[in-house]
Order: sequence, then C-alpha cells, then structure tokens
Amino acid sequence: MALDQTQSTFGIAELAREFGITTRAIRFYEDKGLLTPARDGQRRVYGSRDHVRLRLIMRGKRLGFSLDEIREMIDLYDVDPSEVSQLKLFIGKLQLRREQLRIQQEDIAETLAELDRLEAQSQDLLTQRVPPRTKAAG
Amino acid sequence: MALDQTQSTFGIAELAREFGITTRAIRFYEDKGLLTPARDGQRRVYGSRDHVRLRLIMRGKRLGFSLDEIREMIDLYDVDPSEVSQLKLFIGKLQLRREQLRIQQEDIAETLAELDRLEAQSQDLLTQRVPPRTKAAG
DNA sequence: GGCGAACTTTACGTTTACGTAAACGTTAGC
DNA sequence: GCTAACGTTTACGTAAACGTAAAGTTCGCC
Repeated sequence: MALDQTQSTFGIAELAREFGITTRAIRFYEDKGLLTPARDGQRRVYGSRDHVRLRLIMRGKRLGFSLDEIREMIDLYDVDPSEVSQLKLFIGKLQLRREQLRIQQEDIAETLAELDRLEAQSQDLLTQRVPPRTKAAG
Repeated sequence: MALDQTQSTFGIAELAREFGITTRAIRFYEDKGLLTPARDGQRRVYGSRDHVRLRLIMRGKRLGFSLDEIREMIDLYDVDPSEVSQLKLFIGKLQLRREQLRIQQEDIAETLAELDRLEAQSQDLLTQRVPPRTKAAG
C-alpha cells in the first residue's frame, strides 16, 4: 500500500487523470513544443521532467497565460547560460514576467477588496432581513 | 489646463485610446452584454458607469478570465439584493471567486519564488563570468 | 484467435475574442 | 459642396485551444 514518492514514468492516460485534462490536450501541448515524451514503440512515455512541465503548464493556464507564453516561461528553466549576452537577455525576460505577475497581484488584491466590500454589504442585509418579525425595530 | 476630475461622458474612440484597445473590442463587449452605452442618435455615448465597467473588464482580462466570467463578476456589483435566497446564492458566488483568486495568488507566489531562484543563479553566473581576465582566479 | 482496453494518427469542427474590410451616415470646417 | 474625421452596421476571416470522430495498431488475456 506504499505509494511511490516520485514515480519516474507515466502513460498518457495516467497523466490525464492526474491533472484532470484530456489526452487530446496533452498531445496538443506536445504539438506546441511544451512536452517531449519518449517513445516505447509507438506509445508515448512521460518522465518526471514532463510531469514537472505539465504542472507548470497547468499553473500557467490558471494564471491566464497563452501556451506560447507558458512555453517561454518553461523554457526559462532550461536555459543554458553559456553566453553572457544571452544571460542578460534572459534576466530581462525574468523582469518582464515579474512585472506582469506584480500587476496581477495588484489586480487580485483590488478584486478581493471589492469582494470583501460586497460580501460585508450582503451580510449586513442578511442579518437585517433574516428576522422579518422578531421584535419589530421599525 | 485643468483636467476633469471625473468626466461624465465618453465617445467610443476616446475610451479606446484611454484603455489601449480598439473600438471593435468595445463594441464586441457590448454585444456580449458587458457594456450598455446610451445613444445620441446613432452614436454610442458612454457614461461613468461604462467607464468603470470597462476598467473591470480590462482587469479581468489581465487575470485571464473569459468575457463570460468577467460579465458574471461585473454583474455582482449590480445585484439588487431583494430576495434573501438570491442574496445567499450571491454570497456563494463571491466565495467561489474568492477561492479562485486565492489559488491564483498562490500560483503567482510560487512562480515569483522560482523566478527569484532563476535570477539569483543568473546573477551569480554573471558576476563570476563578467570579468574573464581580471586576476585569473583559476 | 478473438476481444477489449489503451494507444496511435489524421482531420475536420467548435468556441472565444476579436481583426479587417466594405459600404454607408453625419458633422465640422474650408 | 466637398472632404476629412468620426461614427455606424454587416459580415467574413483568423488565431488559440482544444473537442470529436474515424480508422488503424498493439497488448494482455481467456
């Protein structure tokens, strides 16, 4: 009954179940260059690297990034920093992402604050209205 | 040279400029029920309410929401809390949004942490490599 | 050796969110 | 009275991200 801590290979259906997506989607991500599974004959075999990447893909999607953007972000993890010029370019890309995420954080904070307001109002209305005949305060 | 604090009406091109989108997009949002401008003859006239809504639309888009989701969120601001049952349903929707935003916050935090790591690594590499012939430390 | 389960490729279909172009109206200014 | 700027409707086009169906393969098993 002991589960594997880190399973090293996965079938496509297995990944699909785990991440709650379709095999079609997973193959589509491969078409777009986001995943590069090995093959056992004709069948795709996904390793831990693909597993990680798929997690990054799903996270990126939750944040509303396009697959192109997600690919760019994922590729950041694989950059071979062989040339200084490319390294600086790389750091530049990091800054852009960071800035974008910062804006999203602000947007979320604003939205949450507004939701708080709306809920407070609603709760007020509820507690004022739920007892329509209690002691008659008006 | 004094600017209006809160301009009360806007033309479509004016809004488009302000928000950096096309008039086509603005009309599209109207088609989808996100905006409801008044008319001056045939021309659309946008009020401060539409201006606010457009800001909410853009914020929702930055967070990766679909126009349908955005419409749902915007409509939350206009709910007439006439019935208690609807009010409870409304509060439920608020909770769902809140949960989704919380997940996004976590995703952003994770991503930022990873970007930090990547950048630290890169900076290390830069400071180690930038001076290829200084004092010859190897 | 036939059958089902899981996988494959190929390809057309669909939804979302607009882009783009055509053809037309109206208003200010020369 | 013309044109330039700004607006309108209508409609077809397009990119992204898959869905869906068809048709074939491969593997384990009874």
